[in-house]
Amino acid sequence: MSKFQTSIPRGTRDFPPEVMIKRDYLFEILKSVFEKYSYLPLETPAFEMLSVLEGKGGDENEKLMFRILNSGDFLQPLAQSYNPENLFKNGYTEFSSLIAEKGLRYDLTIPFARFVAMNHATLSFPFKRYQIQPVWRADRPQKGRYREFYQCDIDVAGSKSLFYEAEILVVIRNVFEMLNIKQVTTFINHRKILLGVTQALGMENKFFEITDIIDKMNKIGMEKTLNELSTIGMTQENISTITGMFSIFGSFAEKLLTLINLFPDNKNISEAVSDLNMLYNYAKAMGIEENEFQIDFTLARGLGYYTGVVMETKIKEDAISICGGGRYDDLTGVFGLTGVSGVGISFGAERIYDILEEKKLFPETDKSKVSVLIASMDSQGEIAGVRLLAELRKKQIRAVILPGESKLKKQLAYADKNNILFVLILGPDELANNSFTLKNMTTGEQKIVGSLEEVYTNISNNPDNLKQ
RNA sequence: GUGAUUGUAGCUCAGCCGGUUAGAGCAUCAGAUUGUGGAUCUGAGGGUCGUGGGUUCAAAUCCCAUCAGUCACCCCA
Repeated sequence: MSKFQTSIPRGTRDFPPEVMIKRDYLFEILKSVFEKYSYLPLETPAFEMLSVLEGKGGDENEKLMFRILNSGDFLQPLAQSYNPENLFKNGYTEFSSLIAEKGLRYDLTIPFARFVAMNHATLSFPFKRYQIQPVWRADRPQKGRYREFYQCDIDVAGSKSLFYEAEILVVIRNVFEMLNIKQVTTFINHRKILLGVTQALGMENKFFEITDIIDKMNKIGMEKTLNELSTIGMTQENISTITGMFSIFGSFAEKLLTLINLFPDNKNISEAVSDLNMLYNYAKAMGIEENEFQIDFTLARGLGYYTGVVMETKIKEDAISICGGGRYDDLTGVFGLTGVSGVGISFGAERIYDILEEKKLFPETDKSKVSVLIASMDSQGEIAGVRLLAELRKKQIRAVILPGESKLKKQLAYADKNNILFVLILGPDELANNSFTLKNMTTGEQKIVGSLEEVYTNISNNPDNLKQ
């Protein structure tokens, strides 16, 4: 074997056939559920103008963005209008804006917002779409995280109704039911609760810092959280108020009641509580059970644009987040279209895939996708085999042949390695007798059959072969 | 962006107190078996030890640099 050098960029993956079959299974379920709830398919370009992508997700995201170098001689115009000494003076971000005007998308929400803003005149609202496409982030990959990965988003644009938050809970339930993933819970909070609390404590100016810290609460624990709060200057009194808030237990309604008693005069908190009550009523009306969702006052979710309900779905036993989303009141505002409220959620396909793998929840059938290999031993048999191949394919049976191969051993080994269920042998004896030898590769049994009809019946009746 | 760790055959790794010709398992190919896969046995091919430099009589082994992978942090799906 000669030496060759190949590699793929860090954080990217090939998806070989056996993996693609499983990924397709997952994506098909997501699509079918999304469509059941009347979300419409949408795809947008892999790359967008930097003017669309920049300034939307905060500095963090921009650092993680892959930029696309302008085509052609991008240096020529620079040389004409810039003094070389000034070119690099203001750092790489300014320089890169001179040589790149496109970038790969790093999420699906911003392209969606752009699409809505661009087409608002022709869309009818509320507009519900789903989108399953890869996104790219230039950060350092680690376990379960990649630089190219798929996002599966559903969003509703143009309605403020909490009905859609509740409907999203139904979609989540339905998806995980179909995937046989049990014990999922969706944690719910409202950004206005966090905002109201910081207001009530007189620390509104530190809203983002505070939400950041309490968002990590489940990860780093109560003690460290309180520590961090005091390091940003929160008084002991305020900290104990926060502690009190985190210690609220009980049902959905009880938690809200306790909260409103703690902060009776805050407008944001009363709005949030009213929203959450509305969500609760819609959810119950749609048949969502009490154990499928619960309030978590520590849930913040990092993204800057959330303004209302935020949610995150986890599996109870491993506390890994598998879905996350929320409402953004002014999704399209940055594109000049104000007053369009959006709510959406993203399914973490890569993580869900890992869970299905861990829990062995992928269906066993349909591994190979090929039902029959036609084996021959000479050119006469090969031609007869090719004719047979065409017949089988007409009957929707997945069949293959190894042209130019006369060794039966090799043909059987190929069928074995590729999980092909049957081998149909067409040797000189069979040709002479006008028959076929049909070998079942799973059991090893083989029998001589006289007609194509019989072959067809045998293959169709195999329980492993139900899926075509 | 920060920190840790690892680079030896297609894959997983051993060898690393410097010392002949760098090993194993799996995989591949051939044969045992010229009409029968998985199992077994026999044999074969496959390496500038990530790259560059340094120390030394001598480097896969020690030192430095560099590149790449992995993991964790930040952030996030």
